[in-house]
Amino acid sequence: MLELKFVRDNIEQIQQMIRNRQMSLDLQPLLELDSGRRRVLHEVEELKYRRNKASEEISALKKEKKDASPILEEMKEVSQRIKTLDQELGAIESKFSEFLLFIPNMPHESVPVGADEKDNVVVKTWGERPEFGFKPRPHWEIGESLGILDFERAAKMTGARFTLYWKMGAALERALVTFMLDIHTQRHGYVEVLPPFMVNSASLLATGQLPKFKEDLFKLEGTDLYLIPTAEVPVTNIHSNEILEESDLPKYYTAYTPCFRSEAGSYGKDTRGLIRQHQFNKVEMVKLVKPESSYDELESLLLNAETILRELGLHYRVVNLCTGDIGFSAAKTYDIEVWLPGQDTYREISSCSNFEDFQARRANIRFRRQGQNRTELVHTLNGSGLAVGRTLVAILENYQQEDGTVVIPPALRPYVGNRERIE
RNA sequence: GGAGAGAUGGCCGAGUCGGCUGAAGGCGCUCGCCUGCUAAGCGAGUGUAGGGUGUAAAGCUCUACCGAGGGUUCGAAUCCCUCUCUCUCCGCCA
Repeated sequence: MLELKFVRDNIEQIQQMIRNRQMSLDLQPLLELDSGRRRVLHEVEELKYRRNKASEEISALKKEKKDASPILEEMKEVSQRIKTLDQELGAIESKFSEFLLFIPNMPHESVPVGADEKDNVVVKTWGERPEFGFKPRPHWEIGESLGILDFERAAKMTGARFTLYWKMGAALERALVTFMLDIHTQRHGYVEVLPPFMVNSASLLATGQLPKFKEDLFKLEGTDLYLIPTAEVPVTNIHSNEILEESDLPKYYTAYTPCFRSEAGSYGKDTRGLIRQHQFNKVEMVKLVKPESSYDELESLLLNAETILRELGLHYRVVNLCTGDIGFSAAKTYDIEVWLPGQDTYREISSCSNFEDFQARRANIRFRRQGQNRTELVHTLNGSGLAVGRTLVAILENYQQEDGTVVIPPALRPYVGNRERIE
């Protein structure tokens, strides 16, 4: 959410920003609501002032045992009028704040203006595409022939876009989770947390999944609970409605969770394999930081995610998402795209974003500087470190051998009983 | 699932015949004084949001906020209703 004053004073700039994001949202109704709001507010506050004064008089009269009934009569009407106006104001304000919730974040000046993913800018690459003396196969073929990925049985027991992992498939997924968490906690200074996998609507509102992206979520019938689409939601909300000390910052958290996404509207897209699932595992990194450092923190967050791929020897590139491709709540996002030789393409495996104070304002996460009484909003960031299923995909495709086996990257072997190969 | 207790400012904690209580008191914090340093002590200050006024900062002023929402009343932290959360006991359960 943007600050009301900022919206009011920069309406043209925001309208342009919305166009740059390839969205359509007319801000005119907001301005009308705003002037209506101020008009009613002014009147009702005036009346309340009169009522408060009258209350004092009544109190004084009663103490002196004098008759207060004329004022009482008058105030009856005033109170009635206040009640009506308060209702009017409440209606305006709920429309108003609802509207504000639908305005996306302002992209940072370093975000390229562009229409879609074709306008994203590659900012760096690491490693090289591996050479194969044969035609590399996609991971679903490798996984099925090794007997570690079972899509058919998952479809039988649950449905499309779910996977049953077997044996070294399951073990490798588990190993990756531990491997990633160990690196982030031991080398990058993150605190590990294990949050609930369901959250309420207030938490989703705070991080920006609600109200606009309801259809992407799984909701539990008859409750206000949703399956988390990412650990970002519970972890960012750890400190919602809290005031932190300056010395508490920065906060670095990392969490493993499964993630659940309805993937509505993606029918027919990436239907094969592990790429687009309703349920997938992810290790997430979340930072709460002081505003002046958030862009430096974004760079180090990105490096933390890159470290995992480097340790695993997987070639990747980093792109700076353009205005048309960046998420609703984000001010700036880097995607890390890993090379998948079996599909001859780069695929997103991590997304690292700075949300500035957009989520913090919604979640009400503030801090107080040393020696200051006033509070400020923190900046929030998060990034995948990494999407686990897609990491498994990358390993299968990049480390596949001509004989159908897959070599396990050396860094991962201590986590799978020092096995060197899936066969 | 059943029974009971509770939710007040950054924190602790007063406040039940409804009326100078934005809210006593304490702690913490900030500034100043004092002390050879530290500790202690003394003094002053210390919520948020939204309006109005002001070129702007400051200042002045108004309104709202005592878990959330509604009701009663001229007037509610104080009375009533609903909800949420926390704690205790019983039941059930991994």
